[in-house]
Amino acid sequence: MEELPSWVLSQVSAQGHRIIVEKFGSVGARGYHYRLLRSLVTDGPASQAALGRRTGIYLSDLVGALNELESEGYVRRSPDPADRRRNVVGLTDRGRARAEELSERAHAVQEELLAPLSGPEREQFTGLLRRLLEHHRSGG
Amino acid sequence: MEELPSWVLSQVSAQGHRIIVEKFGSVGARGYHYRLLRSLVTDGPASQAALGRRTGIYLSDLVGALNELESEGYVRRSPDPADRRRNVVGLTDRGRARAEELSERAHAVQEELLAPLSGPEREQFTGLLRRLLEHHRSGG
DNA sequence: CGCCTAACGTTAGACTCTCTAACGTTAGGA
DNA sequence: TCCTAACGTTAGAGAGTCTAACGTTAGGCG
Repeated sequence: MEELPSWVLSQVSAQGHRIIVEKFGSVGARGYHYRLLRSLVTDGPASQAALGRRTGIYLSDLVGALNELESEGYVRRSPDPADRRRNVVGLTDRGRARAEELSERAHAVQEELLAPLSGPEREQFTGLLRRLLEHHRSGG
Repeated sequence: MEELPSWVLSQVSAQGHRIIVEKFGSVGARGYHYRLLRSLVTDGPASQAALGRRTGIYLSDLVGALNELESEGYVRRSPDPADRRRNVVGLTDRGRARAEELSERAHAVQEELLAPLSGPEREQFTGLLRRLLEHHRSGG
């Protein structure tokens, strides 16, 4: 039987989490903020429910994260005139700048995390990661 | 700028975490338990501090996890006669069986998580993971 | 020998992320 | 019209990581 890498993954992911918390926390942000701003930048405004589907963040957690982002002026909630249940969430100018800032932080996280791997190895690794994500996002 | 896989890793690791919680939780265990039992099986009895170093679990969290394992008879704490500060933590027979049981669960986790990858790809992936873990464990 | 520092086990608390359950409101189909 | 589903929200749980503090014990150094 092969060695069991599940706990290895969990440890590596813990390292990743640690670095994310560290790098993002130093500018008063956390992972959810980055995932949300990034989604808004690349895929445009959306209702909270749609945002949740895009980012994989639960609606219940989205509320708090958006409150934080909105209270700092990075994001704006406006009622959808076509559907009064919906809030349309959009980026402000500050939000766009913030996304850029967090993007740099994310890059630093990546650098630190993948430091021991060579360029081609990183390609391999992230490629495999993406396949795994793809699979588990659709198939559950 | 390259795509940022850090959040991809964090999402994949989240999936891993989810599966671990699910598979282990169904038999009343959690990740810490497996990591501890596994370390005791492969590297033998140890003081709590040494166990913490081996598993990467903080001493403060070790206390609770060992309480849980001890209350179910999987593990035994005995005072070290050579150093009265230390507890020597050892496996019971039940503990050894439990380790076996959780090992099977861990294998199931691995199967589910790495399902979309072929055999050689898994080798690549786990190899890279191990390198990352190695690096971040020593270098911090 | 006495002191001081370090290690040990423990308790308490914080934070991030994930996940479930419930609620009132609104849209839209039967 | 009624019923179901979607939407946003609140509350709470659990797992994992991490820091700070405390009393106890070992061991080195003066």
